[in-house]
Amino acid sequence: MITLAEENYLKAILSISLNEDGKVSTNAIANEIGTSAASVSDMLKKLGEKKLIKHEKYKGVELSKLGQNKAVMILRKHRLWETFLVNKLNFNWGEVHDVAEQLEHIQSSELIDRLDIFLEHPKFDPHGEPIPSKKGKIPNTNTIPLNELNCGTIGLVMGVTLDEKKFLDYLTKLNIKIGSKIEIKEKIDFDQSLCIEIENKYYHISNEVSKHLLIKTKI
Amino acid sequence: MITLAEENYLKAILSISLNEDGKVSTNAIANEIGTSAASVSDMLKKLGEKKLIKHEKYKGVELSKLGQNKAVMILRKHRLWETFLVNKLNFNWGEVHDVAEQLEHIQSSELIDRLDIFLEHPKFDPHGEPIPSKKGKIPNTNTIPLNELNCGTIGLVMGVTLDEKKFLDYLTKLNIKIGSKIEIKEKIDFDQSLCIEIENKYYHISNEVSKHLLIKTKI
DNA sequence: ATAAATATTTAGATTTGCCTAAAAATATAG
DNA sequence: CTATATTTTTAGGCAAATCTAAATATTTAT
Repeated sequence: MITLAEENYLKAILSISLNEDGKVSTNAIANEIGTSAASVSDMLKKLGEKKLIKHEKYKGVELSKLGQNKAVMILRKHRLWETFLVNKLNFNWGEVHDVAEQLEHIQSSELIDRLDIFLEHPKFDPHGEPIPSKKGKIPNTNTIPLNELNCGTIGLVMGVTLDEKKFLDYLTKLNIKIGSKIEIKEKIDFDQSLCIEIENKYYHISNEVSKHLLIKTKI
Repeated sequence: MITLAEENYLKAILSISLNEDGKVSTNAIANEIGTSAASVSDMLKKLGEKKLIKHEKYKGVELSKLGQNKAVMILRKHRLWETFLVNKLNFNWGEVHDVAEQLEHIQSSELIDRLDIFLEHPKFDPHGEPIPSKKGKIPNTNTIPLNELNCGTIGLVMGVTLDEKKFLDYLTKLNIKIGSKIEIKEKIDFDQSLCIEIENKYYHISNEVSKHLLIKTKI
């Protein structure tokens, strides 16, 4: 049996892998989970013994096929539960993360299959993030973070890559939501901040914000 | 913060209290939870320090006001989740207990309030058991266990007091469900077993089964 | 009322997941 | 290329929740 702590480590490793290339470092995991490098080192030993990761001392870590599968299923559960909370229980998108972090650890594949059916097999969660299929396949999005686009580009907001209340509340304040049409009017060289237009209004947003907005351009 | 193990102890103490008068014994709890009396003794000390129970050494235990409230809220969550699983996800009544045992520990009062609204404030769960209100009040049922009724009595099955797959599957096989009309045709003195009539069919059921069927008579 | 049986608590160990401090390995800079 | 800085691992401890075995309290039966 896999413990709650182990699940959280697998999830953290997957999350880092999806954003960066190569092996995942002990420190990166410690940072993601909010614990010490020593604790991570301990846990990596256990995960290695359970064949959930491949770990060479001092060389970083990657998920095994088994571990990858477990981690993706946790992600699937997280995103399906978020969809349930927003679509059925009328939570708003900034409120659901913490509850979904608990719900994602409920052990029952029957439950998640039925939830998927009840929600009519959604492909994306309320933040526009792809929901892995039952088989573990993650739908492709063809989106680019806003900060990687050039001045003058027009596109649609397809998702956000940060599930944090403060961030989502800020987007709501700016009237940015999934499907919003966005145009880059100016890019400030000094700090990479952007002037953007949304529904005839102009906003100035930081690089930190633009990094977490996924855009689909009309190519 | 209250831990998962503590919640399970509170739930066990409440469950025993609801069936028996007086204080709850260490052994009864050990039996309910499936652990040793020594472990229970340890935990009772902790629960006492947290003011969740009143415990005099060797004299048994009862829930404090605080503990009672926590326990009833766990029961509320359990029964609301069972209702969700059966009514919305189409589980059958024998399949939901184990999953609900996990879901009942999710920490979010907002979540349970919204679930209650989504389910349209159900008063009884799929087994006919009353769902405690937000304020902790448990609806009254005015029902009597079938084994306490006399020969000749006619009544309706309003609930079951055992949430176990084997038991519920057996009831389903006998076509006994919430709302079934039942008549006691004969009571066997030797073992307290009963001959009953349901929808023109006759069955012979043990005392163990009849104990767990809650009946409303037409008085 | 006292001995035997039963119930409860205490004592000492174990496992999990975390911690701090120190040691060892690797990376970086002059 | 060596010295310093950084990263990672090891060592030793702690708290929660469990266990078995032993001690103590309570109940029951003669």
